[in-house]
Amino acid sequence: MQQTNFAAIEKKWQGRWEKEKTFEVDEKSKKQKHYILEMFPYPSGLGLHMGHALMYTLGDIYSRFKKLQGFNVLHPMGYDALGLPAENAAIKDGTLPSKYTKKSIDNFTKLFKKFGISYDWTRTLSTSDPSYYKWDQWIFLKMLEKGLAYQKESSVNWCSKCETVLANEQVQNGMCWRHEETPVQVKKLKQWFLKITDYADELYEGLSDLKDWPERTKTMQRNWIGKSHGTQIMFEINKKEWPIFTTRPDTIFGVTFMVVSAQHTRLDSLVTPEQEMEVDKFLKKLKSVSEKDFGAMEKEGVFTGSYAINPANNEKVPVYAGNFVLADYGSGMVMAVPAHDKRDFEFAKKYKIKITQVVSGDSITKKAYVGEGKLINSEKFNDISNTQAKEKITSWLEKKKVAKKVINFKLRDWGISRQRYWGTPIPIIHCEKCGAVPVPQKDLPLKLPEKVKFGKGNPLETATEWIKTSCPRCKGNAKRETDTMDTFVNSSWYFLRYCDSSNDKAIFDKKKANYWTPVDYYFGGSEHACMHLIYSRFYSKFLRDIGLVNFDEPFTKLFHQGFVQGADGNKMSKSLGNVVDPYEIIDKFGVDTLRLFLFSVASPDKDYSWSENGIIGSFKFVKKIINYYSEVKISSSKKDIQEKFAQTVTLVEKNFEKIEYRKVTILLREFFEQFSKEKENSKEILEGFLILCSSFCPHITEELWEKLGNKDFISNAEWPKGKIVKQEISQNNPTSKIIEEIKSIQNKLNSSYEKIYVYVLPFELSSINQSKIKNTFKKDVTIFAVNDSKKYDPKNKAKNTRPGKPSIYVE
RNA sequence: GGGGAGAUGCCGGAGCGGUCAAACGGGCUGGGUUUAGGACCCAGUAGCAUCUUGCUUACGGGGGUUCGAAUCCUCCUCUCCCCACCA
Repeated sequence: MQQTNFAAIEKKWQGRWEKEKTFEVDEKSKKQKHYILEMFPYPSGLGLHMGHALMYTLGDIYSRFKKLQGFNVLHPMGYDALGLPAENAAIKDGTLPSKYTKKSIDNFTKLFKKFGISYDWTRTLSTSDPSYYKWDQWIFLKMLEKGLAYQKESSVNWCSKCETVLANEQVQNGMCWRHEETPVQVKKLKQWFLKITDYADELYEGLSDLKDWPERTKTMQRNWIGKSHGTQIMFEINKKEWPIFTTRPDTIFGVTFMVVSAQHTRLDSLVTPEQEMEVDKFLKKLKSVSEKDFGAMEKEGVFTGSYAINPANNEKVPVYAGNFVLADYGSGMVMAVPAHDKRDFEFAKKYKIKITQVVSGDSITKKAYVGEGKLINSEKFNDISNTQAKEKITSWLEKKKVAKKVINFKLRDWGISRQRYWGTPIPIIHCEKCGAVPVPQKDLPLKLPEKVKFGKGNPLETATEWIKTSCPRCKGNAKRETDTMDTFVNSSWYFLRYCDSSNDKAIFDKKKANYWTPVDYYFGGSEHACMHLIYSRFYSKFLRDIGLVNFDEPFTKLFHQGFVQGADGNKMSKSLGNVVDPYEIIDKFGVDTLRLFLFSVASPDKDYSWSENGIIGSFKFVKKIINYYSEVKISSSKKDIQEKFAQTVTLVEKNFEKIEYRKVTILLREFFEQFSKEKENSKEILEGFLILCSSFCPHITEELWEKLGNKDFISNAEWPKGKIVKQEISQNNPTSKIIEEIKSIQNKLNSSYEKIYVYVLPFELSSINQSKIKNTFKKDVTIFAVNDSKKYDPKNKAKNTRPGKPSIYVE
């Protein structure tokens, strides 16, 4: 047994793959295409952790498997390089975002190469590259053209000291991250939005076609888009009509107040002079718009002084401004029915507002009753079930022309404006005369200026020369838009750019994109379930509508990997000191062992804790394989090994397909246990086993493959043939099984008996030869199906019955 | 506040109606082997028993469906994750 130099083997094969362009692909292949993608990383300077290692190996294993199966596999990688951390680094220690980003990207590339990930590096891209974000701008202009990009006022978190908009993560306990004593304020700015809501229904309905997406992800998206059928009811306030959306028109007679969002643009028009002070005081109290805090906040409000008239009974109810009503959902005002809504109930209790029960059911003295029931206190609708009442009251109000049925979505338009530097500049010029004018396409990319100052405000505001420009329409004085785009814009279509990443004439070649897309298997974290994965779907649909792509859904299959936690079960973090550095592990055990171990512990969609002991187990297995291959004699394999191999191949294939890598490792171990007991084996078996292992352990399998005398790479090998797994049905005669059982009981029994009762499963009953049993024992034999309610079974023996294993009672 | 996932033996975790005292690792115990490296091999690892297939107790807790539940339903308790200016 000799020491294996893993590092040398890894370097050798990584070099050869690169030299021979093993993983570079094009559209000319005769093989069937397969597009495998892992969500590209944000290259953060914090470096790489086991989570990255897990995620990218996850895709790589599948990708290598597909290649072995004979597909033309596209497996690219790039960097989602624009974003806040690079800018924070600039603010904190003066590093230029571009420099920071480049360094981080180099770090990541190093890791990917170290791991032997099979990327086609010729297609790599970085979103911070103007040749990439040029096309972000191009798409933006297309959306503008189609009326899908527009400006409106919207609230942001604002720190008066930084004079900057704050991200949610920069708000800490309502204070600025850099100025602990400065409370975050709410500020309104004119910002750019993309009209994702135009696609709300298609995004919602399309989910049911995504058969190979995790159910939970689809559920989350459905809840996010939040399609709900309801009724819009007109309430009159100060002689003006206010439409109110509700899913509970049946409770209209229980409305005792209204709540308008504190952020509502028309709030001012509701506040009476007497209440002005109170309302102002309240608004000042609402510090942050961060929705994280939004939910945690206690329900609070203030009376505006106005009253609304309930169209159902003409009752006057007070209008409050509240912090728990969303300005953008529905009409920004809700009708409150405290008897039957939890939030309304809390609010009514707090401000001592009347509570009227209109659906009979539990008492409402302590909490709201949200269940079903018959209507009460509802005039002519009394005694109707509330579900029926929804319809009836709606049509009654419709006739009175004060209501209509509507479909409402929770999804809001996508605010893409960021008052930051390290993002894609929005290609707009603000002209004093012409307003917001798009930058002409020929002027793209609109590059980020380099002469900026970081620290206070939006750095782009300090690029005075860059800002100053002339209007493309009237040539008059104009200023550039200084907002940049949300980085989710960049990641919404990057998978298309990989198909033709160096194209400088077009966003991509349509033919190439149509060949590779849609992505067949997409790997990434579940935290993206409701953002990136919805935005990408939206972008795809838009690009389809302008004739660039020919699919409806960008990702056919989707897989979410779990988290790798520290050995203590907590998230790996520096402060907890439980971080495991991939490089250290590789130095100790080699990449292949790590790759194997990452999928030996748990199913990859689950979180699991790192364990040093565990990796030793994988290391042992790798070493066993190497040792066995150095000793085995090549001749022929026994028949049972050949059979087991065929079976293993089939099962491995099946489990790879389901990303059940853990089961694959079990199958590989089991098969290895069996065939490595032999001193000699056939070349076919020896090579075949290596192929099965090569997705996990590409380097050492290449090495052993070469030692077996192969000239080409194992990476280019052909997947071995499997056989249909024999169904091992234990159909060995139930009658003789019963006889056997009775005999064994006879042996143990001292006393004599006259009657034999046999209990079998219902479906087995017909296949039992009762007379044969009778003849064998010359006793009275009765056979019952286990579910026979009239069976004689004083000792309750029937409960032990199993398939192929009857239970017996004698007396 | 809303949404999602989960709870299995000493540990990590499979299992998703019968073949389950429960795969596969790790740990531990006993034996062998080697004594040169975190080495290797075999057996055992809920309790009891007449220790080749027997009984009892077991898959967070309670209740239910079923001939039969770790697996299905329901309630409870606890844990983790996500929420649109972090990507």
